Amino acid sequence: MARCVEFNEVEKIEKAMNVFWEKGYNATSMQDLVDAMQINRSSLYNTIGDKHQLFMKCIRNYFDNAMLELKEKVAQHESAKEALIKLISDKADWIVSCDKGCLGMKTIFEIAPDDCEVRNQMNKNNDVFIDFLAITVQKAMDDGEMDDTEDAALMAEYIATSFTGWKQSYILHQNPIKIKKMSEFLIKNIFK
Amino acid sequence: MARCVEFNEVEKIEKAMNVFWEKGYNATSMQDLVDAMQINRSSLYNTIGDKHQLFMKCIRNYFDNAMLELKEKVAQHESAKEALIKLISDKADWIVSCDKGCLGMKTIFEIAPDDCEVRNQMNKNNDVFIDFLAITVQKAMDDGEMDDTEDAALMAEYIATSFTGWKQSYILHQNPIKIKKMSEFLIKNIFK
DNA sequence: TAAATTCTGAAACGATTATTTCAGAAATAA
DNA sequence: TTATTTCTGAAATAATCGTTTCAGAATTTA
Repeated sequence: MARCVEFNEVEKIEKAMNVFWEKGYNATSMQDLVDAMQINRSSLYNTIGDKHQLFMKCIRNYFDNAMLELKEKVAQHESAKEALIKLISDKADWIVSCDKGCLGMKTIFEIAPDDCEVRNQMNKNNDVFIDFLAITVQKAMDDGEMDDTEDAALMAEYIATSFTGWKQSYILHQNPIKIKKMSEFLIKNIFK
Repeated sequence: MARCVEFNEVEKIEKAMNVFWEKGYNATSMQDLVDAMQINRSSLYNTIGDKHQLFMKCIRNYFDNAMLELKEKVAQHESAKEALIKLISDKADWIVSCDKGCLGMKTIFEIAPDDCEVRNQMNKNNDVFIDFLAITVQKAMDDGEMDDTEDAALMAEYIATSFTGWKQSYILHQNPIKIKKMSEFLIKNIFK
């Protein structure tokens, strides 16, 4: 009897995500979002919710995509060590490839400290990422490709936090060589 | 003939800084600032300027204080290696000691990517910090306390970027032990 | 075709934004 | 005291904020 939803929600979420990505949560207005999503303001509120709910969907979608890509990448390598090296150097390339910040990092520093819901979501995302990384690190240790005196979870955390530092450096200096060198230094340190 | 300025500007800047520190630039309103600074709105605009100018003064003041403290700390150590170790472990303690974010990091991720003036200022601050760190690292190398096959400037950058990663981890997990362990891992890596 | 439901666009909402204005109180120096 | 200048508080400004409302067009199933 009734008319049904015309737009693809995921598609719209992705457009919104790009706006948040560029401007950050607070600097993004509903007008910006309506314009970018090419969706009716009423439809937005009716089907997705308010600004905060939309943002939550965006960071979930952002992470899910990143995680999917990551798992594919690691699966392509027989050796866990090689997978880690590929993963790290790809991250270094990714950091210098886009001039906007990183939605995840931006969110952690701008929103997470004061927004419990966002913090919890980012926390969950981060745990999934770290756990996956730790499993790969553990595999490298088990296969004798890596020094196993160190805790795998700590190593994973160490790798993940490095990425954030690199992004900070790149935002300020926009020097790709620096990022490359730091990634090489990390790899060197990890594999002793 | 004329009446003179009654308030201490530095004092007021520091109060404003604390508000930006807690809420970030975009989430802070002029009303918040006027309330916290206990200053007249007109006086604020007449003597300091608009929100952006006030913010610039805040991040300059923030960095100047941090740098002063840092130099004092390093000066207290005969050995450059010991100074570095003290510096790194103090930073780890500092990160877990306050629940608000870090004004510097927050600014880099939230504002710097889209605000040229802020980015330049943060860039300058960062260079001063890294240069000072690099000098200390070089001293440790010259004194044979440290492996000198690595570039001192790169090492300095590597140390500085680590701090940001730790803060990210602490915002999410609020786990002091993790930060302690990562700082110990960094120290271990740096001094081979 | 007719009834049912949803989408759409625009307008309206009240609250808040950063900034400016201005009359008068306060303090200074002659 | 008086003239001069600045500080102060409150009000006004115009723009924008996130959100809601609503009449009507569009689409669907019966």
